[in-house]
Amino acid sequence: MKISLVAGDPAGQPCADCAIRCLSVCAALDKAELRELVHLGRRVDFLSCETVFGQEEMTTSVYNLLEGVMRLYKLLPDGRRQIVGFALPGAFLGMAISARHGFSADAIGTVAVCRFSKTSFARFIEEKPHLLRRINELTILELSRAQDHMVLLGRRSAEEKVATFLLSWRDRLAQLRGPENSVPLPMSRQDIADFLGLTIETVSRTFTKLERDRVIGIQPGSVCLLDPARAEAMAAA
Amino acid sequence: MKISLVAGDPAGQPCADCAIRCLSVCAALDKAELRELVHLGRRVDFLSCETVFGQEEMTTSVYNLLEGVMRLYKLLPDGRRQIVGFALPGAFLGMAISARHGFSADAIGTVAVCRFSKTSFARFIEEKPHLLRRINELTILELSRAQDHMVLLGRRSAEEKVATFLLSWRDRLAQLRGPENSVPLPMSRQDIADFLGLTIETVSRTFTKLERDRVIGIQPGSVCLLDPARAEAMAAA
DNA sequence: TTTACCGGTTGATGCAGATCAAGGACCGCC
DNA sequence: GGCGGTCCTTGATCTGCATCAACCGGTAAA
Repeated sequence: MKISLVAGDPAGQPCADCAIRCLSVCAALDKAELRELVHLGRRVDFLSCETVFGQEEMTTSVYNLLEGVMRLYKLLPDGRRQIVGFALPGAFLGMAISARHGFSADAIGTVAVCRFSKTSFARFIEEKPHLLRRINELTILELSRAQDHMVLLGRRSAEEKVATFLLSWRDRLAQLRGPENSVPLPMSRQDIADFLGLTIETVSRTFTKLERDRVIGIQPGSVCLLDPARAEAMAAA
Repeated sequence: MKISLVAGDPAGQPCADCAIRCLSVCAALDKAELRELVHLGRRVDFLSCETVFGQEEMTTSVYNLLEGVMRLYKLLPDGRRQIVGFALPGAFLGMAISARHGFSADAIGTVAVCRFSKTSFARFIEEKPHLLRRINELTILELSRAQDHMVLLGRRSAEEKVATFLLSWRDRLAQLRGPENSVPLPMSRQDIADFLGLTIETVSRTFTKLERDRVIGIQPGSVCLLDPARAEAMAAA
């Protein structure tokens, strides 16, 4: 169930054997730069549901997600919540132009991050165009995911939302751990609802309907894609 | 009605007197770099509703929006449309990691852009960390707008959507031309609907309701914010 | 073992916004 | 001046999802 890879500890071993390096911003760095970066970052662990940083908090650090899954969300004053994304190992979080975070981030299951002070990280990247490009690449990827998600939120039905979510979540996990028809879902139904702009009841009903239609099999903590083709069809049109 | 500023023509006058330079990526450049960039870019004009680039087209160029407004949208196979954003002068468009554009962009009213070949622009920015940082800044700004919009699409009522839209559109225009209670709306009701994840009828009804409630005044091509405070209240909670 | 709790499912009902349908205002054009 | 077209508004009806409420199964505390 745990979504992680063996990641190096920057406080101890240098990042050389960090399993997520090739996914993260660090992929852009050579050995000398990695040695330099090790001293700036520090591994920090979080328990399930602990918050790594909160909306409106000052942005004093940036984070490299090493292990686990995080939910990134915004709250409206009256408590309504929209999850703007789920972060997987390799994600680079906390970059913001404003002095405050635009959203909250907390752990789904246990999480390990590499934390850097924002100022020292800013100094480190200052004259490293390859690293800047890498960061920019990750930001653009995130933006394009956000745009896809806007289409989902604005223009898709509940069934389409759920099918699209399961497929794209599966694909993201596949990039980390290889293809697999069983899709672990570490987040709660409420999380899925708040991500898809639905209520928990509608998500639950839609899952049940997909199971009745033999598109998925529901297991505790995961679903099995029994008929990926049909799921794709639902997601597409 | 026209949303523009007097912008320099990179093919003729150098960018020195380009009115949108301070808003665009070019703000990061010094005189020598601007002189170099002039030769890479070329001013291109578009008529209303012409498309600047289309979803799934190869990304051969990047664009700096000089004058006018563009709608950026994604289409589903069955024709449903989601507008992912409106671009104003200073916007930098066309950056993508993938080889193809993730969305279409077309002109709302006449538009002028500065077009650069992607490869020559990539070569130009290669070793210019200040420019890379500027581009990254604009991307992060765009991402944060996208996240705000996800909250709107997923968790707000029709009335909240419309009020939020009017206020944030007013604020974006204010950054270009100074504060103003009259809010030009160059885009159609259908555009607004496709941006807010509503139907044109609902948008129309909501406008009418806001007018009945003395929150806005409807004029052809614009609205007047009669009671900004009440609009803020609707948008907030 | 009982009880309480939490996350998830299921059912009954209500409503915001979609859909369907009909005008009205304004435009350029013949 | 009449005509067709586009954009917008308004009204009547429908429906997908929200809301309200009950219940189920697993787990942990009493």
